[in-house]
Amino acid sequence: MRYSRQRELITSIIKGRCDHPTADMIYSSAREIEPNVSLGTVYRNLKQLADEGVIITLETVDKRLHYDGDVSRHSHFICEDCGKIIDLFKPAQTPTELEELGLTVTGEKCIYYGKCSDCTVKN
Amino acid sequence: MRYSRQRELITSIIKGRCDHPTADMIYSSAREIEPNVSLGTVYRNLKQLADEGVIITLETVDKRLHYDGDVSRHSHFICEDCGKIIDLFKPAQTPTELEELGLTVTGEKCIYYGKCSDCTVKN
DNA sequence: TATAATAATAGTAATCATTACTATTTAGCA
DNA sequence: TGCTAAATAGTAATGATTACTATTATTATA
Repeated sequence: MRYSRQRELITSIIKGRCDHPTADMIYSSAREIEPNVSLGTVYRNLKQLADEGVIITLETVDKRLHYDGDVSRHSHFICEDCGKIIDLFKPAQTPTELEELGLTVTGEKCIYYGKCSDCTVKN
Repeated sequence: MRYSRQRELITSIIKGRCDHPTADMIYSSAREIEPNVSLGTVYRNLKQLADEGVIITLETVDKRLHYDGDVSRHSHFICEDCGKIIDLFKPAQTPTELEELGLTVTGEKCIYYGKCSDCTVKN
């Protein structure tokens, strides 16, 4: 993957914020600095960055992919009403602990990613 | 929510299988029994059932929502190569334990759902 | 049991996030 | 400096999901 000014910009935008923006939000920010970055470029680079592990993707309930520049191990809380995404840094937080933060927890989803036995190449 | 033959059928289909079908797969199964169920009906009912907690939704990497008729507390493993979804019933399985199942784990996402403090009504 | 009110459906059209495509530009090396 | 392939801008296409509307079916009530 060779250097591009656009990817540099996109990376700096997502790394420089503490929320979990969508491609569209990152596109808006990018256009403020580089007025003719294209949306396709933003999507392509976000996908590359996610594949490389430079950023993280979050499949939320709003059907749009959200991105997180913080790749350290942490969980997320998503408000079903307003869609707000909150970082949870302490691993394995209990529902009780979350309620002390003012969060009412109604559900929890934990997904592991990787390769299944059929797709793991035998060496 | 009042009774409908179609919802009954959709519920029985998803409850009767052990995989994690998409709306389209459920639609296909439903059409085999009730040849003119409409796709919209399938989507509408799946959403209702999920809202009620009768079934669970899974936002996977393939951009399609998958459904799970098993609402007991369990996690999932998704193969990044073939997209297969595997149920993990033991809570808090360690990466090592998963690798003993032949699963190579490269990532993990844990999301809690509920209401944030702003959206929680004060009684 | 017949009737009225209205929730649910079938079928189709619309939406909208994401991806694909292509001519042009640019990084990076000989 | 010129060459080659990767990256981009701009636009068109895709495809899962939702919206819409005329019709049908459920259920409460007389």
